Amino acid sequence: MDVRTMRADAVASVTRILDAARRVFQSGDGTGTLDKVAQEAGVGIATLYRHFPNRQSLAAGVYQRLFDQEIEPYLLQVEAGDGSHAELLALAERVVTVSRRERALIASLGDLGGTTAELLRPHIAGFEAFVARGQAAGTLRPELTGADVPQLLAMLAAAGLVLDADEAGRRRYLHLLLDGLRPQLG
Amino acid sequence: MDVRTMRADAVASVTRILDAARRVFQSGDGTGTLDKVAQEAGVGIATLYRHFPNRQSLAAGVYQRLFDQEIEPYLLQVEAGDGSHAELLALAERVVTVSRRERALIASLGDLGGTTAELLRPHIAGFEAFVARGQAAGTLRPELTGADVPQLLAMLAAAGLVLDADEAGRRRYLHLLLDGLRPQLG
DNA sequence: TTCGAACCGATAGTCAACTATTAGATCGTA
DNA sequence: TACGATCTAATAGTTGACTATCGGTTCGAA
Repeated sequence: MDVRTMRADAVASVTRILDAARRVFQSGDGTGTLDKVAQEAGVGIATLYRHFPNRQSLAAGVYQRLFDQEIEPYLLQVEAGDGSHAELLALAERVVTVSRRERALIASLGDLGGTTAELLRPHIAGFEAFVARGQAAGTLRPELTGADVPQLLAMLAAAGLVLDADEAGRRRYLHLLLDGLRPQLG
Repeated sequence: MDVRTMRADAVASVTRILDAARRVFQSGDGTGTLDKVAQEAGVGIATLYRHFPNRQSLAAGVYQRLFDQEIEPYLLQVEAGDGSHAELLALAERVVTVSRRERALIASLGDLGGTTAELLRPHIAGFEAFVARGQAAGTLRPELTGADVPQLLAMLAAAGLVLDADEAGRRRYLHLLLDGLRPQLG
């Protein structure tokens, strides 16, 4: 799925399919059919399957777009930040909020954690620097590494999905768990 | 599905179905068919659907049995414990370990978090007492409640599934996150 | 021991995911 | 602009989850 090596009409098909999939997957309980996606995209069903071999990969395509639009900006902010605990917490809250909002889509995703971790992986270098700054300032545990951040965020995204608590309750659990990343003072 | 009000032959059917389902779901990648389950159970496919209206509810039945066998004993130990942080950690590790081992089964479960929380709910009273003891001893945060424990365990079960880390790595993340439940000393 | 309710297997059918094929349209390079 | 590679729609078929029905069997209470 490398856009640069694809023919222009194929790229257009993929775009229309992703747009339609987003609409279909998000509406209702996430059980929209792929036939409907193809129909709404104005594309044959075979074309859909050519670009996305199964339902999961299509959902992953939609999720990635969403991620780029809604998480990436926060990510850059964190990478440029000073390593404060609050910055990490804000990013985690964002990830959990988006995951929850997109539950219907995620139901078709299969592996939320793996997909999320995959999307975060390119930012490990940035996390590395972030964590180093936080440790220098004494706001993050010394044994934390940059590679831990994608893992922890993926875990929190998965964990956030199971909560039936409201916004405040979710925030509370997030605080409780992420407090463990602070240095132990005792 | 109340065993006490069911006819003896129906109970026997359910038992054989659950046994077969455990075998079929656990083997391979969790894509075993319900036809195969019925066949291995020596039961008609209609009988299977009569007792378990869909794949998820069958998986939930298997999961509950597993839970009763492998988690419940740890649970009783915690409820009788003195509220130490280590006891809670041991229970969490157990939950994560079992969840991971049963990944193939859980793939058919649909809602791991909800199901887990549901199974833990009857123990809230015990957790309540446990947490109170821990708080009196100064090993658990004062704002923690008994109702938090099932939620946190369900979150950790979901979170544990996304990790590609080994046993030691998983243990490490669990420690990091659960340290947040200790009182803040600073 | 009887008899109705509960349970059973078999079967036929629907629906959606997914596979495979093919003839024709379109892109982009030479 | 010509032409081959890429992309396309249409279509037919397979598989498995799930529903509905029905005549026959078995349980267990009276």
